[in-house]
Amino acid sequence: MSLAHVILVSLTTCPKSGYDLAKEFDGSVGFFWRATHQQIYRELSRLEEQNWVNAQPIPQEGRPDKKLYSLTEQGTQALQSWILQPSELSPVKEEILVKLYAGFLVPIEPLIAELKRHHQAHQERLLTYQEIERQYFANPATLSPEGRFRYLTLRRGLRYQQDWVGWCEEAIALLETPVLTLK
Amino acid sequence: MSLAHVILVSLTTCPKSGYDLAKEFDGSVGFFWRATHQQIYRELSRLEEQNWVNAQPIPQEGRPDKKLYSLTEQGTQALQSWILQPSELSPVKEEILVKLYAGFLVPIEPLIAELKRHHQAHQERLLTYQEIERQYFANPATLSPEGRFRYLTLRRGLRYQQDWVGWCEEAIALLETPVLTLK
DNA sequence: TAACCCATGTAACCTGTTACATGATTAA
DNA sequence: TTAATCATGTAACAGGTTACATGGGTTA
Repeated sequence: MSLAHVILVSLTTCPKSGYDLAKEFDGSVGFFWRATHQQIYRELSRLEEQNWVNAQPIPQEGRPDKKLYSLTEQGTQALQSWILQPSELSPVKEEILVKLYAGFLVPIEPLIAELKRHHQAHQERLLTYQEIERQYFANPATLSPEGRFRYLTLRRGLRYQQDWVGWCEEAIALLETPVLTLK
Repeated sequence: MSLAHVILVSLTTCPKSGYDLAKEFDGSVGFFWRATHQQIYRELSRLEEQNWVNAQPIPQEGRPDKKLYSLTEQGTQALQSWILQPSELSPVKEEILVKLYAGFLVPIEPLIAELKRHHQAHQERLLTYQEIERQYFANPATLSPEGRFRYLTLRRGLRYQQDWVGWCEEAIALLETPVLTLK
């Protein structure tokens, strides 16, 4: 039942169409949740039935009409009470760790290459986040309430990528160390 | 299609029943993948049809017969070729971050309390992992090939929990700092 | 005597993924 | 003229969750 809430959260900033929401899931909100446009449209219909959002149709020429969704009073209340409920720790699902767990079944070189690829990918994301931090959050002490919360989530992303980079380096170093052979 | 592979990975150590596998998903393998017993039984039937595993029935008294599943030759090969394929970075799905992103909508005290709860939960997991490290991986330089790969995944878990603990502290400190009010 | 462990499963439902479908506008 | 952007959707399927069902053995 959570995608619904992520959509509500995204609509707290301003009214958005399904298309706009889908783009958000590739960017900012995309750091902590993923969804395809099909999921979003399906969920928006349900949210509208429930009266948590309402749609304002915007006629357009040469393209399908746009529907701008906004939070209703009910939707805002539902969102607030959801935020106040305790959250479980998120389950980890890491394909690359599953593979490494049984890594002894295959040659080691492609595994090291894969770790290097991940190292680079995480480093790139880290740079993106650092850029955002530099641009918008240079002085954390002076942030607005909204800004502070955004900053917290950015900090989580930053640390997460940094930590992966560090682990990749550790892992590559370990796998490149020759195994001790007993005489 | 990944739960299937996680099961195969878990079966590389020794033959297991569905029940055994379900328990593993609460422990070691559970760090990087989650599954309920229903998912596991469903998946095992499919894997048996595909001939990636085979079941040896073990008659028991006073309880249902146990089926011990082992990897077939085909299953092992399928597993090896899967391990060698590149993996995507795992999508992040963090309910608590979604909530914090819209945290300005609710009073701040319960949010800080929730962060403290998470801080403690992550610290507990960290302790568990550190205990395992101390017991089984005291000397990483002398590990067997299998051991090295296990150690890598443990290190990932360790760092992950450590990093969450650090972020929780950072987040609590930031939220406990009063917001600057302009005169 | 209540709760938990062992051991398996069915059924219904919800969530997420992939493919297909339409069609004008704009930039390379 | 090809691809990308804007803008919405349907349909089928795969994966994950929750509830229900059985039933003996063991520990508190």
